[in-house]
Amino acid sequence: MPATIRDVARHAGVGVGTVSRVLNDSPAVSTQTRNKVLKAIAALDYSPNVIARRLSLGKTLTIAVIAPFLTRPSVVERLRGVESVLSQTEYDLVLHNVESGNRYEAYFRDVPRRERIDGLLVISLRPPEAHVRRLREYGGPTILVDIAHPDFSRVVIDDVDGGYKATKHLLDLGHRRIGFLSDFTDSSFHFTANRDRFRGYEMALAAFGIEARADYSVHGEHSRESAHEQATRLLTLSERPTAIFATCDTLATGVLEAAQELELSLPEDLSIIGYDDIEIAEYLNLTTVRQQLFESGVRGGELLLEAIESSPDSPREIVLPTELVVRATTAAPPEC
Amino acid sequence: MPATIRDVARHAGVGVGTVSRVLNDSPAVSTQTRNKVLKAIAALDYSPNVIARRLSLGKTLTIAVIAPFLTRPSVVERLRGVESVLSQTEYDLVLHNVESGNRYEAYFRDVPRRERIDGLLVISLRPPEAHVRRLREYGGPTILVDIAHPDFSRVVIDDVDGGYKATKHLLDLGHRRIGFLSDFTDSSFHFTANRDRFRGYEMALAAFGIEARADYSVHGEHSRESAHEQATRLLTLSERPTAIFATCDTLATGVLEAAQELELSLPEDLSIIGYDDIEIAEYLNLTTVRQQLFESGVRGGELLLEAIESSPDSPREIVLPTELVVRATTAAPPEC
DNA sequence: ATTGCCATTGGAACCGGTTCCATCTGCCGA
DNA sequence: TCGGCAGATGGAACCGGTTCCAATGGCAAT
Repeated sequence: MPATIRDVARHAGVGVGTVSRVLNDSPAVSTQTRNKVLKAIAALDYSPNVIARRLSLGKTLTIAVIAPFLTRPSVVERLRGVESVLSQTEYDLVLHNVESGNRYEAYFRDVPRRERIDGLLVISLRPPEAHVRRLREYGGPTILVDIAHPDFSRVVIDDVDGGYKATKHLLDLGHRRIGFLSDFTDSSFHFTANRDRFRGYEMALAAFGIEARADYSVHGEHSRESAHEQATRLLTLSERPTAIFATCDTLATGVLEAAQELELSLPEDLSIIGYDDIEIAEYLNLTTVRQQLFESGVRGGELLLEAIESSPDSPREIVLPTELVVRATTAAPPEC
Repeated sequence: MPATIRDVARHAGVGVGTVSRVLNDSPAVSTQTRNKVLKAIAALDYSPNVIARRLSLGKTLTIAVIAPFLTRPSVVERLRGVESVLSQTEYDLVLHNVESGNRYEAYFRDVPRRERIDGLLVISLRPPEAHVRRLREYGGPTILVDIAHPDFSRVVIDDVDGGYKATKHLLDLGHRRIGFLSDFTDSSFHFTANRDRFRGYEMALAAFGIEARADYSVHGEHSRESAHEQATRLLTLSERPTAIFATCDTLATGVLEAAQELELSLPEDLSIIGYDDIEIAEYLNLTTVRQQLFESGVRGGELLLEAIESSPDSPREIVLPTELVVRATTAAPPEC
């Protein structure tokens, strides 16, 4: 059995209060006594029981992260950012991975409880409206990363601008028929990013006096295979787009595949632009819109720690910019 | 303030012991009393304080996962497997991401303590010998995934066989000059996988009466860029290899890049085989050795739960097989 | 009617910390 | 010489569960 604080107290010939004071760096301990206690701690290989400490403090020293789809590199990058902040603190990071709709509901119902966690950080998932009240009232802060909601502090990416930049880049190159390919804009997980990117796409087109064509906007599941299919649909239209904006790099790989299958050469016959700038994008020489994935996690973690210290009265919003990264998959459209 | 068990007891007009028995499905409660208690629980929106429960039970209901480099898709896949098992239990999964040498030591020193966790699962990291004793004696089980150590239960991949299969495949195609490219075989993180794969490589060569050439075996950091460099070194040798076995798919992408740069066409001029079969491999049409990444995490999680229930006297070992996946980057060597 | 047993229940003690209050000591100033 | 105060210390009470023991009531057997 591990030693307890009372064992240490007995061994050092002092009271438990004194040991606790030494452990918590209270100044009200004489150097002599402190040394005695430290010696006893070393002799017994004592380390405090965090569970007891938490109960006594009335804090769980635990924060939960709800993240969807660890299969997505972008989510993992954000998670790394969060972890890097929390690992420097006393807080434990408990991970909840959401890959199905029922777990999604269940987590938002069961996780936010004062008795369980001191704070909650949600990555890329919109909280179900039915549980918003609980999230606001459970007693700890809720921070969103890569999702906007007026009730919560959040780190968001300026996806409208990102979509705008991507589309503007293509327009500037001379493209006028630009396809938009995303995964479901309104699945049960309520991603908002795609909708925003689409708005940026529309705005850029509008700035060039072009109306978005319904048949140029397609979406399917979040997978290369699905993107491959959807891109094939776009590229076999009688008047096919000369460029395709895919709302993430993974989808863009599906577009690349489809183009290859149709024997279109890049970037002469077709321009492709992705989104995220995940690691593979550089390898593929994919033009893309970079967003600060790791950084978004870091900022989210920081927001959360601040909010735990001093619950702010109104939600804060941090907006991270995007950056166009031009590589080899975009160029002027073919003559025709 | 959340309701406590005493609030519930008072509200229901029973004793705290009875409420506790209802919460824990003890049969020794009359239906009538049980209903009264359940009604009170609902009325007060009560949920038990897990921290208090843990202190009282003397269990932390927490398991720690130490994982290196969440940047690596293979590690994330294993982690997903672990999470999928633990999410169905009462245990919290606390994640520790190791990306630098000093955190590596620190985690193995500080995390395994009975007061903190009920069990520990380590992914792809060899425990430092200095801390093996602590890991064995801290009071909970330690399970390794993708790392072998005689003192601990583990889920390992048959990497010798994997390396053998990869090399044999190339030999069967007619290759005789086969390069071996890996990341550091003995960094401070002590990965063992690469060493095993190299042994498989040597064995396959030996079976064909070929000795491994020192100048055909290169290694650098775990990155595409580094692999690119190393592969360039191999491919500019006066007698260059006709095939390269890279010990993971990420490294293989670097080899692909180098080949492209040197204007070697695949698979005519050069064959390339990777390892892991991460998602990108399929897209790149990369021949590779598939290992059961997600499954290794699942089995590791299961081993851990079993070991917590009934500490087995001797370590168990689960060996997962690999599978050769032939795609488009391997073929017979050029005539010369 | 009495005894004994079982099912059910109440509640004290305990888990291992933190914190607050009471106590003690020593020193200073009056 | 004595009061008073500050600094140091001991230890009880508390956090919110679980568990065990004692108590109660009902019913069957004698």
